[in-house]
Amino acid sequence: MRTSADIAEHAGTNPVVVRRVLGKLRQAGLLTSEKGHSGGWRLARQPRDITLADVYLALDERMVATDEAGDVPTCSVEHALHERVSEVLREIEENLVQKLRETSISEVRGGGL
Amino acid sequence: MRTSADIAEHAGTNPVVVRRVLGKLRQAGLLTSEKGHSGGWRLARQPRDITLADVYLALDERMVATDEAGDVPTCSVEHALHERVSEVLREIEENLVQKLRETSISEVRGGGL
DNA sequence: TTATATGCAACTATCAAAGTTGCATATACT
DNA sequence: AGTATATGCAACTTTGATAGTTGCATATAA
Repeated sequence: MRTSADIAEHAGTNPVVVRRVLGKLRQAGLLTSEKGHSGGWRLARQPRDITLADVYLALDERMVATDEAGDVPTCSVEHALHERVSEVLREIEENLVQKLRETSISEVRGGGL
Repeated sequence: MRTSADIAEHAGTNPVVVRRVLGKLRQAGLLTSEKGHSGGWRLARQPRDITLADVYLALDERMVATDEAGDVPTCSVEHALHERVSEVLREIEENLVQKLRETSISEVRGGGL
């Protein structure tokens, strides 16, 4: 059980920032948190049952640029380009998640758990 | 031959911004520019000989998040995670460029040139 | 010689992400 | 019950990157 303050100090940042990030991981069911005295954060599942893909998707901060749903371009060339690039990026993103799914967070902890 | 002003109007932006972007494409040998009266921009090669990868690499604005060369993390877990993620991202980036290399800008112009 | 174009430097504006502050709420311990 | 300690959350400030702007030097065709 770790507190936001502990984690923040270890990460060299602010407890509130930690809570913002870990809050997303809790929403995704990867962590649980407890309020009050002797409260804090812990894993909701075994480390071997949490993949990097789980974390990546939970954070909802894409590492592959994606077309935020905006206005459809009037220029036909721009439109065609956008279609082509979007398709490629979708494939790339899917490929990334697949690769991340191959590693669990236990494999990242050096120990070999 | 198109001027920065023409292109900017078509793109709904500013001539200077256009020159900044097209300047990178010229450095990469994709475009040429001419100063003075009746000057402007034109392709340096045939459209079929310029791929989306050429443009992507020339712009030097990665669509796959990359680790900007910063400080090596002291935390061993963070270090291991970083190594793993960086490796995956390198693969993804390479994969993206390969895919972009399959399409020339002539294929994006609808006409079928 | 003039009109028109790029090249470039310096400045401002805009926006998202990070960080901060303050306080409500929940909970263990005494 | 009361206190210390934790998360939850909203509102605000700071920071940094990108876009946009302005001004001017330079080059060139007419």
